[in-house]
Amino acid sequence: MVEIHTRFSPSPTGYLHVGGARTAMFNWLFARRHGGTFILRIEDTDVARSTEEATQAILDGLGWLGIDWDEGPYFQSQRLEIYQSYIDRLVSEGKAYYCSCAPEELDARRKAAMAEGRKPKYDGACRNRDIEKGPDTVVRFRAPEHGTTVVHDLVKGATVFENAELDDLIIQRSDGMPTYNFAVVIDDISMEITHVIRGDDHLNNTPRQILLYEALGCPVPEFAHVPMILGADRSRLSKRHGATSVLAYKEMGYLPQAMLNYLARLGWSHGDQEIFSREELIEKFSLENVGKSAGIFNPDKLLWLNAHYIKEEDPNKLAQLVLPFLEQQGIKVEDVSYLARAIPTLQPRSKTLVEMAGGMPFYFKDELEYEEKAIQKFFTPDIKGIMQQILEELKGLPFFRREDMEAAFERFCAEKDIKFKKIAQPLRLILTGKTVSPGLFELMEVLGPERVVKRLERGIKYLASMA
RNA sequence: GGUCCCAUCGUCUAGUGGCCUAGGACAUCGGCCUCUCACGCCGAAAACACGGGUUCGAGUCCCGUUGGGAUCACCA
Repeated sequence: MVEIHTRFSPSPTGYLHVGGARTAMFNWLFARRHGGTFILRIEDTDVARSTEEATQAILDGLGWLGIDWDEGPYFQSQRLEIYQSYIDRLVSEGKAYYCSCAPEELDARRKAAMAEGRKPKYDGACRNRDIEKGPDTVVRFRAPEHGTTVVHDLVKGATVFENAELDDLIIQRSDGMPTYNFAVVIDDISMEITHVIRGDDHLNNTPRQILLYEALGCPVPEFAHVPMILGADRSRLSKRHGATSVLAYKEMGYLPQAMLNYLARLGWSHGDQEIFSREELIEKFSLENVGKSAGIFNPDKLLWLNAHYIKEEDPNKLAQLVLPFLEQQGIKVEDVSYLARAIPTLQPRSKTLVEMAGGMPFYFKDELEYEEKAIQKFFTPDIKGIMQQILEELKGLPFFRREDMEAAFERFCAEKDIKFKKIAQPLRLILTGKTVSPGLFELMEVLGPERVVKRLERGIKYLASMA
């Protein structure tokens, strides 16, 4: 049995977007699932648009998602001799020919054809002119004019194309660079790709590529065209639909597991299961369960998954991940283990790392500024006395465990005949400066007696100044 | 416009001719829990695009219509 080879072949003209990430992931999962080889290949034959920054951005994006490759990255720009040898072979065998039609002229003919409602395909002007190679000539593939080409697709089934619909595509530009359709085929042949998994926007290219395989006498790989990802308005996903760069989600505080899980479930399913670990994905992924129709990118569901994975993640790992976000707020953490102890109090209430970091400042600042509106609402005249008593109560506690405090407060409230509800918000304001926070007992446990006492004393002083 | 693909709740989907009174999840709405905000739990509303066939029986098969998408480059 032949070992499975898949590949992800982005063109380095921009960042890694979610659609690309998903096709990369499908290829990766399929290879991992079957113990095959996953290859990364950079399609940079479009010299004008390809950049090194984009290449790096794509590598970074894959790295963040944890999609690793076994071979590459290969660069098409470094494989020019290979393409050239195949082109020479095709030309010498009469299966390709030089063409000297001017681009502007072709463009004009194409537009005219479109305007008249005819097929805008190459008219074969240079097909039999036996033109010699020149400075402005391109190489065209001599495609069959009759018959049909069938694409057997693992997700779409069989699709029949009339060869008459296809035209003689350019396989080498006048500057010597191969074109996409040709370079892909040559690379997939030489890298022994067995399964081509890509977006279904390539389905129409496939018959041309199959013709090339046949002309070269090479076996045709399996194809799997996965549906595209659309925006909320059903048009192709783009910036105006929100963030589309995978790394933008990293910056917004998303976890890679969430992105991976979300992207996998968009267009693929395994019964009713929604949550998949990386290992489960590898174990359960199959092309048969990839759907046929396009899917709409749903940020809400991604956010929900992110919240889920934040709840699940190990606090120590989250501490490391949240560090840069805290720094963005000007908070420098000296004691990471203290941070790690604070993390669990925010886990169930944070959908992103950004949100988590946003709920943490009070853990690191003693000089808190109380919310203006809350002062008026909760710092009522009777509060000062109560807070003084609470301070004494807390000072008397041998341990600062949440259960002890909870018990102490229960006793205290019963003795003084006051509802805990009445003192919760003022106390929260004194300890966190805000009206929204993790539970008081868990938060005090993390803060520890020293900070709590200090803040209470400061709060009482503030209350005294109000009178 | 030609060609190609697609079509189950708002969204992602389960469903492979009888298990469908169409299931799950996100979002929405209501309730419970509660020291705030969340989490969690319970519940509600919400779909087989339409029209013809085939069949004892169709969300499931076929055809058409409609709608959406892709593609027609010396881009990939």
